[in-house]
Order: sequence, then structure tokens, then C-alpha cells
Amino acid sequence: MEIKEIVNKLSEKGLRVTPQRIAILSAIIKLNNHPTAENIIEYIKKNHPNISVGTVYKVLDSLVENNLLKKVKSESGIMRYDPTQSNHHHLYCAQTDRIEDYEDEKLDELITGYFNQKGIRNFKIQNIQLQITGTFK
Amino acid sequence: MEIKEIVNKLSEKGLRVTPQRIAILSAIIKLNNHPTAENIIEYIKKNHPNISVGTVYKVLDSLVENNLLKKVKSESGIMRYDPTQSNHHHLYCAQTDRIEDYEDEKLDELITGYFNQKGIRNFKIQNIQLQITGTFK
DNA sequence: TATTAGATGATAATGATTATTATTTGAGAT
DNA sequence: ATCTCAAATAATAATCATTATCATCTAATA
Repeated sequence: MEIKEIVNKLSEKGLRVTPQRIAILSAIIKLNNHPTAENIIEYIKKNHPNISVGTVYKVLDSLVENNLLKKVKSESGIMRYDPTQSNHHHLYCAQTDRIEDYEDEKLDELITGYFNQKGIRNFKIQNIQLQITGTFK
Repeated sequence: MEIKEIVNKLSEKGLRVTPQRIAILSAIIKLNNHPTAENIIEYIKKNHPNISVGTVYKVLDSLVENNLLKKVKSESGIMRYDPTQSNHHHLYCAQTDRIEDYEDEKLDELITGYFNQKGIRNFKIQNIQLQITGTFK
């Protein structure tokens, strides 16, 4: 039961469980490809016509702060949101605004191994994400 | 002579050589770390007080289109600009808005080698950029 | 030097995001 | 179950980066 899980995630983080938060989180999960705030609002309004735009932005911010979501930078500067999962990379279409997830454990090992040996002078690495640009066929 | 180079780059691309374009390109080169449009405007106004904001954005766009600049997505969604050079990656500070270039030929070879063998199903790779998040020490 | 497509400056418009504030509500205490 | 109140929400206005418009100007070529 998905809703249960969402409720759990929220209360684990000490966030109040509100219908808006549940709606927003499930919207992002349902919509599944890196929706913008606008996409989310549009989707939610079907079942939740009174939700306020400001609320959506505030909820998104607090979900990001609590690591339930990640912000994804898009080419145009409009922010998009992604449910946090195991670390993954992104495929950016060079021609459209399509963004897909890309997971590759072997690749991660390769890169992590490389930096474990080499490191970066004056920099402590927390996270590495690839932006792979190209075209879908 | 830097200005000469800039003039050359512009005319090579078939762009008219205007004082505004020269000023903007040299500002980005001088400023050196991924300035925003606002940073650029502020810097240019010293020597070029009448330049118009709209012009700066339009020039930036055309420089990006002609591969003389790259747009760098920043955490806040404000675009930043980077003179195009050999391909390079970015170090993002997790605490501030500092962004530094990171070049690493060995790493590029490693990654290119990996994808040459493996590829990505349904995707033609044009370019790979790493976003390395962490802290400067 | 004259011509003109393209560039610029001034200004207004847009659109995503943030701030404000009065009202409502979730969740722990009674 | 009800009370309490900090936190969340809805409605609205405000902000701020970016884009559009358009009259004027100018770089580049003849």
C-alpha cells in the first residue's frame, strides 16, 4: 500500500502528515519522470482542486530538505523533482526536455574507485552525478 | 592580445563584432568563475554604463548558440556562464554557490572507455559531464 | 559613402518562485 | 473525545530572472 509508505516516510522525518503532502509525494511517484512544480500542481488539481501553488512549493522545499526528494536542474532553469532513491544519473535529451534516470552500479564502482585512489586536491567529495547528454533513439 | 582573439572568435562564427559582445566575452573571461548574467552586467557597467540588460541576455544566448559559451545550471536555477574550453566537469560546493572547473583527462578516458564498450540502450551519447558535489577545504 | 540586415537600448511583459498573513488543522496533552 | 497551539495551508501580492517588443542605431559589405 503506497499511501502507508508515504505516511511512514513523512512521520519518520517528523513532518506532519497532511493531505497536501501525501498528494504531492504520490503525484511525483505516479508522474514518474522528473515533473516540474507546474506538472505536479496540474496533476494534483484533479483530485485536490483547492491546493495552493505556494503550498506546493513550500512542501516541495521541505521534502527536499528532508531528503525525500531531490531537485534536478534542467536546461531551462525550471526546477524538476525526483523521488530520492539509490544514487543515479541522468540522461538529458539534447533536443527535447526529456530527462531519464540512469543507474549503473558498475560505473559507480569504477568512478568511486578512481577517486578513492586519486581524490581531488582541496575538495571533499560527497556525491558524484553524471549528466549524460545525447539523443534518444 | 586578448581582444584580438575575441574579435577573431566572433567573426569566425559569422557574428558581428560589436563593443557589447567584446565587453561581455572579456567580462566572462576576466571574471573567471561562472558568472551569472547579473554578475556580468555589474562588471560591464563600469566601463560601459549604457549597456542594456536585454542586450546582455541576447548576446549570452547567441554566444551559447555559437559554442563560445556554455550555460551552467546552478542549484538555485539562476543560469551561469562558462567560456567553452576543452570539456571539463564541475565541483559544486554543498554549502555555498561556489562552482569550480575540474579537468581530468584520465577520468575522461576511463569513462569514455567504459561507455564505448557498454553504451546505453536507446541512447546516443554526445557528452558526459560530472557534477561533483562536496566541500572545499 | 550609402545601404541594410542585424544589433542595441529602453521599456514592458512574462512566468517561476517567494513572501505575507489570516485562517485552518494535525497531533500530542488533558 | 476535546483542547491547545505550533505548524501548515490558501489566497494574494511581491520579487526577480529572463524574454518580448519595437524604435533607433551601426557593422559590414558594395
